[in-house]
Amino acid sequence: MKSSQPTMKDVAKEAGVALGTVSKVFNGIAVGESYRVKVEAAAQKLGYQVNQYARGMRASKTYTVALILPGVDHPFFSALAQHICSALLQRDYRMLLYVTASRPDVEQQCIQMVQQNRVDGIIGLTYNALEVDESLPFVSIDRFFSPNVPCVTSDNYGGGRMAAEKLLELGCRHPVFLRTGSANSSETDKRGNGFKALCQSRKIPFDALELDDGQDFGLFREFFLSHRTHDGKLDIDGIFCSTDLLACQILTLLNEMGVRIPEDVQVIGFDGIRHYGTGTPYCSTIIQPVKKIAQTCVDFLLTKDRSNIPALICLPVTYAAGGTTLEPVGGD
Amino acid sequence: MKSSQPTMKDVAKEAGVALGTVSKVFNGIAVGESYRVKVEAAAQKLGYQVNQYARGMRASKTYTVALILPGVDHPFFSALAQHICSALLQRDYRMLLYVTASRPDVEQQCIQMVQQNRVDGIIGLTYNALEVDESLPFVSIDRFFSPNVPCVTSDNYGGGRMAAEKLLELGCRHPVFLRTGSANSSETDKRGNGFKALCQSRKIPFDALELDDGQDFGLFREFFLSHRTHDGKLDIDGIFCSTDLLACQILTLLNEMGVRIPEDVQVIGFDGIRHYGTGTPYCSTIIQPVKKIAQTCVDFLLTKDRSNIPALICLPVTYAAGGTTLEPVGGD
DNA sequence: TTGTAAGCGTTATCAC
DNA sequence: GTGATAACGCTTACAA
Repeated sequence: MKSSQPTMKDVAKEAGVALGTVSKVFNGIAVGESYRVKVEAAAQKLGYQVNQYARGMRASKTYTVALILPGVDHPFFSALAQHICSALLQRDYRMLLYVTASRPDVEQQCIQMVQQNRVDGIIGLTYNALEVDESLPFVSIDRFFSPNVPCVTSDNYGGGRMAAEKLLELGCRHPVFLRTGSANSSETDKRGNGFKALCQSRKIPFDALELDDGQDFGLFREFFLSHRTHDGKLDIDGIFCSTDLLACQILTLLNEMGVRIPEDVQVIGFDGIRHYGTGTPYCSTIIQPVKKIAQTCVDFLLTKDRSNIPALICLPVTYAAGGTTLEPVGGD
Repeated sequence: MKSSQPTMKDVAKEAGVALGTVSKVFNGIAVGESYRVKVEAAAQKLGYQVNQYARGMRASKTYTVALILPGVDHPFFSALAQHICSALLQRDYRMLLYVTASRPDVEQQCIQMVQQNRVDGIIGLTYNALEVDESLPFVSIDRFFSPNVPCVTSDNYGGGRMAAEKLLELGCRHPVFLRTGSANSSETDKRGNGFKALCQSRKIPFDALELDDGQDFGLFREFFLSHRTHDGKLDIDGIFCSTDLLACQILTLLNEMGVRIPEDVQVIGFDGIRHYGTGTPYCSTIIQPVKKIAQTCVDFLLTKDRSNIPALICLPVTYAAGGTTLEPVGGD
């Protein structure tokens, strides 16, 4: 009359063997052939399933990893979540997902819940500093915490350089860098650094307007207005945006202002996200290797030997035309 | 020299009280004030965190819910995941996310993992029948399994009617229903039913082309070609697509064919997804109440009294113009 | 009220 | 190779 799920004890009784034997069978430890068969038959018959909680408690290994993300509605984040989940499932790990809406209090609540659940590790993309037990394997995305915490990110600096180089190559003489985002510094800030560095090395003067999330988006409009020349055109001809999303908003803005893209101004974003459905790129962009990032996070997190993991892993990015630069789409 | 996290035993020793007392404090069971203070101080000092696994094993309550989705890259799914996650977090539940890519084998693997983890319940949107322990609370999205499993979905039938009504109201005389999707039947099939029912009740002849996922998308093109009249125009003037995504693809197709939207043909989709970033709708559409769906799933799943939960819950949908019908966008 | 002790389902250590 | 038995960290009767 047991209403709940069968346990190893039940299996042992059914098979007529000792409890320990059943455990061994399920852990792949050598056991007499005849016993193994009996145990497996009994387990099959009872529909037995290992209880991961009990196992985890004993072995302090839970085969569960926590993924902490600001949200899952951004195409980049959702791709990340999906790939990480698949990579984990392949290795027989489960994934606890926490969405934080970038709120520090929620982020901290998540960390607490994670610790209560004794996960085997955490993969986190958070905008705020986290207080996490040093003993818990932790891999950070896009944000460097400390040398003990490997940070997986794209080659943001290289991507920034690439964008600048591309704009110059396509004839831009007055490039501009635009950004919005968290005020907290992260690896993604290097996108602008790379862009500026290349411009400087080529002795090309550039402009930049870098906003934080709280600031008025209208400042971008003002920026453009202040760059209007007497003939109504803009004196800038190339824009690198820190994200595709920003590029998208800037494109809308320029459109309203009657600026032609890409004839008057060429725009390059960063991320490589695409419209769901049509698969159309949002803009010409530097593509992040999302799947590779996901795979790398999982690999590092589950590596046995955590002694010689690099502190920062920058994965290579690629450029793809997306209609907002003077070149055929998909070209290059 | 304990390297791992502190346990209740440690807290008890530190506070100089019995183990049971510590447990009571953390479970909100009445305990002498002086004891409570001592325990809390000790816990604070040691940085103690309840071990949910141990607790779950004993109480067979894990405060964890599994969400099984085909993927998280579709805007509707990701919104669902996000809202469900938030709703659960608010109630102090964690969420295990499984993505199945709609593959029956992965779906079954997930179910197995879920059972091993003794979750408190499952919310699932799956295309294939699942063998899940009847004793485990289960809420299905968009797919009816059995009267014991509540199914949460939109008012698909009503939405279909609404779409038809709208097209007719906007002057369409030759409406068409188009669908693609899983061959397995689900609640979403009622979208077409509602559409057809309304057309019939109004005595308006309609056409329909209903494909399954495996089938050649080119059939849609052929369908349109066969509906060309001698003057090169189409003899259909209104299309209801089973999803926004399909609508999006159909729009691309019609565009290639030189058909003007919405002048020649008006199109209505179903879902209410929007381009990330601009927030632009994909098309005129029937909007699903995603957040409400998420909340409802969580509510039903965590309801104590599971005896009188309805077997099918259809949440109300709304219509919104999105540029592919003859009316101002955002209007009605 | 507080402390004690028996379990929850596993795994791991031993004698056999 | 097999089978008792003691943990793992916690909850919960029950005894003090």
